[in-house]
Amino acid sequence: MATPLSHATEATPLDTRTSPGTGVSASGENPSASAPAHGTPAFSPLYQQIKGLILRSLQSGEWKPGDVIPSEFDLAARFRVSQGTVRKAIDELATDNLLVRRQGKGTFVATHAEQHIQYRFLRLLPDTGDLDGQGPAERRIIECKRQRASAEVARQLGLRTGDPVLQVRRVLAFSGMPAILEDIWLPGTAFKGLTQETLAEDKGPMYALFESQFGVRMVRAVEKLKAVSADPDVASLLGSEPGAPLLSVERVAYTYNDEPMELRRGLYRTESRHYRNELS
Amino acid sequence: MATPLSHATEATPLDTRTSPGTGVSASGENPSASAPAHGTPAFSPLYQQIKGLILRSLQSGEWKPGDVIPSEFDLAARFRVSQGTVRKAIDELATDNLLVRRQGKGTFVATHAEQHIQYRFLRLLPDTGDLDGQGPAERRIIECKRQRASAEVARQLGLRTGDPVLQVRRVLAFSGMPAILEDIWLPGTAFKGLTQETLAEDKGPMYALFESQFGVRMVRAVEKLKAVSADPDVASLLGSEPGAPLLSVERVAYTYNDEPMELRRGLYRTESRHYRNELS
DNA sequence: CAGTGGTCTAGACCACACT
DNA sequence: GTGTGGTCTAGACCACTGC
Repeated sequence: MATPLSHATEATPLDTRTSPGTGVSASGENPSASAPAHGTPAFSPLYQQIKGLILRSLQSGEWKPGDVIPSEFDLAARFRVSQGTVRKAIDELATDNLLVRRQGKGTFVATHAEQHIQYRFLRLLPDTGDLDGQGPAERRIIECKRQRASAEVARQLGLRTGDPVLQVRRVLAFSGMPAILEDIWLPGTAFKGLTQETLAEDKGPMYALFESQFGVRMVRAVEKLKAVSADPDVASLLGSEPGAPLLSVERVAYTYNDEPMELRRGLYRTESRHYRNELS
Repeated sequence: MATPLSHATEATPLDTRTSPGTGVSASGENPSASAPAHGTPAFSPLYQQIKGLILRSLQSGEWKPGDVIPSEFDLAARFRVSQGTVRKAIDELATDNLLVRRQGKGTFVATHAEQHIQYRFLRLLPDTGDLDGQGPAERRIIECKRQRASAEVARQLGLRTGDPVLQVRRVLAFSGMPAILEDIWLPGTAFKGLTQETLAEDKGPMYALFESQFGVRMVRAVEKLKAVSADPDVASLLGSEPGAPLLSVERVAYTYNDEPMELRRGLYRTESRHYRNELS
């Protein structure tokens, strides 16, 4: 499957100047002629450098969500390090939820498509412990239009004011009861071609669609929660009383390399549901 | 400091029946006469068993919050395994925030007393990125009384209805502006002797007080968030309008062994602050 | 300097999945 | 059986801390 040692440009770019241990510096005289690529300040442990190289392959699309990546042994040969070092790199990527190990089968690129029981980023649960005792959410797309980024949206997405963005508004319901109103802003260039029809026809998580149709994988997200009052139009969309308390969830989602790729503002009805969070 | 091999009862309680590798089964004929202690179903990797033994020492108070634990080498000798195996056990305990490694100094029992910049479980931040640009919170204890557990409180704390509990109500303020109203329920037996005076005089995090005065270390917590409306008495305590939206945060905090030791219900004003959460 | 955790290697064997 | 990740060991050297 993999062809170790054939990746000449990747076989020797490792910075050994600060790598402890005997193995690498003894395994070959790397003339260190290779440039340090881009933003990497180098001077990091070997396994961190390996982690960076694997990350680069993930970003470049060499391995796509759901794919198996080469075995630890193959990667060790390719990068000219020991299997244990590759293992430590993969360990960290696995705890970051970028890779998934499966004993006896291999290591896979994580995906939102079949991520355990899907909807990894949705934390709204019924107060009764009934896990998804209501079936999947029903989606209704209210609008989907291209527009120019406001100063605020541009700031959060790392764009410039006026850059093209796509705005989506939708309502999620459980058992016919509206529960979430979401406004979503996406960079226009990366999501060129996304239409209301595409969204409406799609089943499954929106982040899975982003992966398969636009090659954008959301890796992590930061949310800011507040309690707000429903204004009249929001109330009518959610079927609640004007002035009713709603949980506001403002999320910025990032793809590889901490690049923001989505701004989302959700308003959650929490009369019979709650946002669950675990602290440690 | 440590006296390896002197802990006869701990030197050979490891279940080697399913331990892979050559080292352990070759290092001594453990007659497996030792009983499996208590709830441990055994049949786990060696490092998991080591993790359990370390955990037991943490629970028993052999090593207290802030203490250094024996070096990896000493622990390896004590448990009759290799240093690498101890290392993997400590790795997991460190990612669980039970232990903290410090290069060149040792491995320490985590504590809420000087946990980075304190208040590890408080997620309410000012909307302006000014990290604690307002100084520490001002605390005002409103009441502190012993009572009997309601059915609901008993259920959440793993007690029986009517068992003695301690209830505390307090207000936290920033720059003189009330921001949080908290009701806290604690098991009466574990916190015998906790008085309003103790709480009022104490500076620093409440969880640090729990550690030093009652030997109770909170390890993790689960929170349920909702948006609610301020009722009149809450509003007056928080200085907000009746009916104003508040963020309700219901927390159950656990000590070692997933034993619930605190139920806390906070009401947060979120006009100029937000609850921050990171998803991955 | 000695002692600690941190990194790296090499080789062994186990547990699991597929064929 | 073959190949994968998972565990375990042993020994080396590096980086940091404090005596």
